[in-house]
Amino acid sequence: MKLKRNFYLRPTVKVAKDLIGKFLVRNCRGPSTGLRAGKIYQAMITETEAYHGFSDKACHGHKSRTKRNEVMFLHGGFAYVYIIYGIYHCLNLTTGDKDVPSAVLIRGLDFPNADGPGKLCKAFKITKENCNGLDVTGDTLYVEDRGIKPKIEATKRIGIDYAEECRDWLWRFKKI
DNA sequence: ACCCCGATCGTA
DNA sequence: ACGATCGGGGTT
Repeated sequence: MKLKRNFYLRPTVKVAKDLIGKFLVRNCRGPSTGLRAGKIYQAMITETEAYHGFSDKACHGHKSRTKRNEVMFLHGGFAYVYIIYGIYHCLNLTTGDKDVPSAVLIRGLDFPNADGPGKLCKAFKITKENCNGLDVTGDTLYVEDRGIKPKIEATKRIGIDYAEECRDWLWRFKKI
């Protein structure tokens, strides 16, 4: 069944862990344009990372609210999509309360060429233009629980060595 | 207007 | 291990 709002209105780290084993569904029939009508992509989420609040120096919203990161300040259950290195798009799902920047980065799917945050956005036709700010309790982009409970390992987050003490937090979750 | 850097990826 | 590549945030 589709995850409802209350799943996302919880602490970011819990949401990140609980998203492992769930299924990301991308329905191209939604309001987004330029995509073939009726095309549906779906795959199990295998890797995530949590980014939470003003004390997390790796969180995009920890210093200030900007045009890029404003979706992070919404309450849980919205897609935050941003462009990284000028080329790749990254998909996050917001969590918790409004006005606290927090989201879960989706880093991997059990799907061809979707073993990385940029690669999975390319595979599922997710861009900042067609998905940023989308309500993921809607019909275009959402997550389903299909009853699978994988073993999970927690490790340090990737690519945030600049984040001082926060670099050591075990906020990356991966299906074993 | 300019500078700097990045939640990545493909190649070597 | 390294470079491509450009959006965006901060500063001048």
